[in-house]
Amino acid sequence: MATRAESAAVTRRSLLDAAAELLDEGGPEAVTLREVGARAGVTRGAPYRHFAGKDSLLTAVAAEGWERVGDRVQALRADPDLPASERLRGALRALIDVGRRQPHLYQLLFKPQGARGDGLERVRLQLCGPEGDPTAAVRAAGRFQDEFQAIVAALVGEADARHYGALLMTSAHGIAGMELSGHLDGDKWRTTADELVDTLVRMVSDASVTTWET
Amino acid sequence: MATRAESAAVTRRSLLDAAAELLDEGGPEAVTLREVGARAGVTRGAPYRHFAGKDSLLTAVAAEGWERVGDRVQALRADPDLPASERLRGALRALIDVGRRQPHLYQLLFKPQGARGDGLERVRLQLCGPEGDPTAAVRAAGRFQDEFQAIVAALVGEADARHYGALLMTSAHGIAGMELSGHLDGDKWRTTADELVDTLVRMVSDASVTTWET
DNA sequence: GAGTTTCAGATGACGTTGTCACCTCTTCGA
DNA sequence: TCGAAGAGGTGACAACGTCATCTGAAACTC
Repeated sequence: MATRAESAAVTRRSLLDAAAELLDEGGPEAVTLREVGARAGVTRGAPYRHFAGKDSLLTAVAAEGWERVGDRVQALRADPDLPASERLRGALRALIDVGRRQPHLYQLLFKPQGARGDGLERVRLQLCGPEGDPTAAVRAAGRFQDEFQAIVAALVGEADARHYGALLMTSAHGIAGMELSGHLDGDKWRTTADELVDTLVRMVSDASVTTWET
Repeated sequence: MATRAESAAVTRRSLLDAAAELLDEGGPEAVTLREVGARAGVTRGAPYRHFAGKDSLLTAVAAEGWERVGDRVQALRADPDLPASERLRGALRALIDVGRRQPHLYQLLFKPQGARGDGLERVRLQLCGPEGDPTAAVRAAGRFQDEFQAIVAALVGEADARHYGALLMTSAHGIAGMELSGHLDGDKWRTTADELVDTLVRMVSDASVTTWET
């Protein structure tokens, strides 16, 4: 029937699916190795055959999350029917949509895991393996950033793609995060994420034109 | 010497300080009620006399964090020697500085605590009391937002203060968050948070002038 | 000023969790 | 056919949040 490597791969996939499911349902606190194992049809110790521990499992979930967002942005960039501004709008919304649809996953994507910094020392990503080489999560996030930057470059040119790309990406992240945390609710701001995205696209288009030679 | 109410107030303060200290040192995971109690000179059960539980304690820490940021922005707004654009720059940097100096506290400030949403239902703040009235954390965050909005209004006018204020606040949050999570590192973007803040201030100033009548 | 109430804090206990050591049993390679 | 390898199961342990209960001193009442 199934070779050992195959069934192990199936189990690993089930574990990842169960973890992602539990994450969506109840956040990181709800992702219990025991419950993950139960949903995957194994016991509590089995996940340790596939992941170093809970953090490692969640990091793998984050990697797949980044891959999905990267795929979506790549599809936007490669769509020949879309004008450049629409591609950018779509890329910004892609990020915000994850925050809306999978808020817990979204927070995981931007969580500096295993913070080492004390005081002034910066908090560093621990998404790297023992030897320091980037893992799947870092690579997947990097691919998203490359696709995003390419979309921005098509709109504002290569020269400004880095700076304005960073501005757009961080802004989208901020919109998603504050919408998620509820700080955009109420009568205080009276604006929506979509309106903010539109303003961003317009402002960057204008600014990149007027400051093209500065 | 000390009346009972006084010593209780001292204990409460010690608990908050210990929790904030542990949060800065090792993140929310490191904030153990046992260790909090130990640092405050009491035992593990004592915090329950002052807070409903760990979440409640961390919410109180978040409230004080918001108060400090609010104080800083208020001081900027009230400073008569600062031009309007510098006040805005300072307000944006105030948020980013918290992310740099106290990354764990920063994440706590924007954490939608006690997520209830399942699936499409939005994740809601559980920073409200049993009756649903906003707690100190919500009020402190609201005051920060009011001060921030006032600073923006002085630069772009009352009419645009809401929309551009939300844009600036969310963007600053995104810059802080992505700097914190390490996604701005490396050769990919080659820009700094300060440069992004400058661009934001310039773009919003320009946009608010050119679109004043639209 | 004696008796009662109140409440901050201490203590013991319980269930849950992440993690490890150890065991079993199937599958793969020679 | 036999040994190695590795996926998975099981027992155990420490740490954690939380609660019920107890204690002792301050605060209040008469």
